[in-house]
Amino acid sequence: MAPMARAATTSDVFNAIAEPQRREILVLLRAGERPVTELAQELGMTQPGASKHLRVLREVGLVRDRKAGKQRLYGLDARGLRPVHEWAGGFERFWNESFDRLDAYVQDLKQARQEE
Amino acid sequence: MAPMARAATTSDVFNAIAEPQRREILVLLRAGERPVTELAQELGMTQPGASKHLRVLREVGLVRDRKAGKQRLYGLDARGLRPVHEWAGGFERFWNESFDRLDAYVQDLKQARQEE
DNA sequence: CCATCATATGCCGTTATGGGTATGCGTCAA
DNA sequence: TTGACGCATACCCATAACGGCATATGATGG
Repeated sequence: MAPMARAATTSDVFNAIAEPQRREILVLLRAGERPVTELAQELGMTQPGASKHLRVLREVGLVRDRKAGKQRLYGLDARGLRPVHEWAGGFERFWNESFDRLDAYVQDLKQARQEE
Repeated sequence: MAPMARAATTSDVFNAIAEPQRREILVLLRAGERPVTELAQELGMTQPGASKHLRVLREVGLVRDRKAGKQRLYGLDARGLRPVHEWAGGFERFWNESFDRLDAYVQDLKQARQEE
């Protein structure tokens, strides 16, 4: 059996946004389309670096590009973020509830200890 | 200059949930606390495999564990998912709008081409 | 066609990551 | 104490992922 390595997670939106700089790119693009160089400059990365991140974002469909003269403008296509939002939202009721219960559990422990 | 490699993304919630199996673990834990072996079994992975994923989840605070006799019960602490939900939610208005605009742009192009 | 700007790619080196197996460690029961 | 169980770790392998640099590719203006 060949040792299986990391599962290919690219082409998965969750993986695409796992990278901080890619998240920053998406945030910047909310303000409108931008050429690669401008993105690279604003985020303090090299042009090839920006292009690579943009490629990942494009492959998962979070970004679209179109030619504009010599430049290539990248724009946001946030539809792919909806599943992320919904997935996380599926835990909404646990944000408060489950932890109150944990606290309660801790309290129980303390009491039990005192009663020994 | 030492070539900088991948940025250390561990200890980051976004990275923790980038792994499909880890997301599955979180979903399972919504039904309540579970021992490691049970999780491993339900997800079809080895026990060490489950432990490793649980460790990552614990390190980013998405999961809590407590001893229960011989076992160790893992429970959900979904508070860390809130930032994810909110971050993705920050793009909510673009899910529809921005794409309508892209469509409009495409229409403009077609027209412009016909008018040439 | 030539020079130039704007991007994308290729390649290299380093590190992160995931899976597998073996094993250490703590706990409980007899 | 001994043996079995439950889980965490350590170690190894193979590969995916980032960053930097050099270079190919594309489009534009002369």
